[in-house]
Amino acid sequence: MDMPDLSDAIAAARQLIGWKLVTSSPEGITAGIIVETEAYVMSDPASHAFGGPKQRNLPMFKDAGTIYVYFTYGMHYCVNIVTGSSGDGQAVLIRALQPTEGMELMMARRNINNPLQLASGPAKLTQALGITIADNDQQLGGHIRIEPGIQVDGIVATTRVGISKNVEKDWRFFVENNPYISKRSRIL
DNA sequence: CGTAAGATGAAG
DNA sequence: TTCATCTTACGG
Repeated sequence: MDMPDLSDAIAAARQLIGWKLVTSSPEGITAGIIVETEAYVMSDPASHAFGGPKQRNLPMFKDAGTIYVYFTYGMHYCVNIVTGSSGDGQAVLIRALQPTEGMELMMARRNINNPLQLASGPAKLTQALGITIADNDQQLGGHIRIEPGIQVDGIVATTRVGISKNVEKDWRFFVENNPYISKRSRIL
């Protein structure tokens, strides 16, 4: 397949596992295999889209393939791929990558040298790939793109991380036994 | 208009 | 376990 099915956040969150997330910049190319995602839909009290369009979540209500970057905890950026049709606020949060290309650049951006910690968390991977609020509301295919990656087995679905509402939904997906998933994911 | 909480990460 | 650090949304 050439593109994953982005018509539904939950299906897309599962399908995106194994795809490669790539960014290009003047400094070079950085990329990694997506090994952990979470789905958020409009009817979901844990979603930024809950309650309808607001200033911050506007990109979530655009067409599938839009990039939604948000700033949180005063210092971190996280990146989502918007799914569904225009007007339907849903997205897939990218939570962890297994680094594949541009390791040197990622290590320089993160100021660490352990590959296991380069992109094993939603805010780590944005830093490693150089994703900022400037990428918010852009389209996949520019600075940020996805490419077919690898076939992965052992995708498991369980509860999401860092939320306080609608916590029982199994809308987090990750590769079982993959060492590059986020730390909080390992606490099942 | 003041303020609390937040889809986190790293250090102590 | 705590703190860093700030935007958004809401009056909790």
